[in-house]
Amino acid sequence: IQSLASLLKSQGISRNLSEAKKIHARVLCGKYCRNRYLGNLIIEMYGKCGSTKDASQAFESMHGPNLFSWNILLTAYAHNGHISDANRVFESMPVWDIVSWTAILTAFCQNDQLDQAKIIFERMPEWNSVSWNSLLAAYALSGHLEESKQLFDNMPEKNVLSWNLMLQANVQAGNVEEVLLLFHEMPQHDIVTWTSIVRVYAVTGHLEKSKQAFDVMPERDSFSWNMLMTAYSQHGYVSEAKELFDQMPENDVTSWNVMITAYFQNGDMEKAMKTFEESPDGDVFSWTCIVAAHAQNGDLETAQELFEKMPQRNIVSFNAMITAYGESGLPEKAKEMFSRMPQRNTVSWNALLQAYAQRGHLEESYEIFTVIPEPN
RNA sequence: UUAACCUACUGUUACC
Repeated sequence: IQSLASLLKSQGISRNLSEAKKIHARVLCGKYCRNRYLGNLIIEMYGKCGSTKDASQAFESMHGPNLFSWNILLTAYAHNGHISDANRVFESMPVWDIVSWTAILTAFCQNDQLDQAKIIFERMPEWNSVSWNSLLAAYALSGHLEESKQLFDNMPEKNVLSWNLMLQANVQAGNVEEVLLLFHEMPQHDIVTWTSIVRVYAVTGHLEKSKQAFDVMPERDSFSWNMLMTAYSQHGYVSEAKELFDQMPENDVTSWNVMITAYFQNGDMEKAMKTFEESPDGDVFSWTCIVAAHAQNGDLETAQELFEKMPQRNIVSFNAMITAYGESGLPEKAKEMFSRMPQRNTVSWNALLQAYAQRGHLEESYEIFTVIPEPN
């Protein structure tokens, strides 16, 4: 049973739906097909693979779901952006614990529904550090620095995550001094703290200090290595980035994507493509990167071809194509792509608007502008 | 084995 469990967990991490279904079938054939623990892991696995449909089917077919099952289903919807389904699950579940409350709170927070989030927060019967951090994250990661500070100062319990969130808010604002002040003030540092330091120096152009922070941090993981690689790449030091890539103990999919992006952004399409083809498991980032790369080089046909071949697409991949059509003066094509999208965000709307505006289609542009749900 | 395992919060890459 433990081996099945770890199989289900690892499948959730690698997010491959067809493999996930095979493992599910294997569990169904065995004697543990009615085991609730495994049943819960199956729901979770599907959620992590991006299939809320399979997650909810697994939930429906399980015998006697427990509170874990409900919470996992709720989280599966929330993590895939299906906020109203998540809310429906929340409202229909028999009992709530602090995890359920925090999960729905986080769902609203991460979908920029701060008003709803606040209502939930006030309705909650109890709070712990996770719920406080969840609300803090909503402010800290969306550029609401002042509100973050106020919340942070009034939080009854803070842990290293809370401090890291405040760091992150200031990293995003580019406040190096404030980041360093917080760094010295906080009671503990962890690997996330240190990676934020590497980042804040990188984004403010202090590459040397970024490297120094990387060198003195007590431990490094793939996030920190990838961060430093990105820092070098974004300052034009591609070969240094490649050295780090070769030097790091393990290349994950992000490391590969950083290198693909590094080559492309520094004008070496050939190496970008070669790296893409060599990478063991490309994901939606890798694909979108090379689609965008071809599009930005004016090779729309290849971009289109690759786009249709993508194993999975998301909003960003569609946005890249819309932008490409717009820049090539093909607003009709942009519109066609736009209408194919299952979901859209403000970037999608702006890209469509741009496509028409650039060609001087004043009326269409205006029409689009007036129907953008959340213009910026 | 009135035990254990599964669920909620922070850092890296693609479109703008």
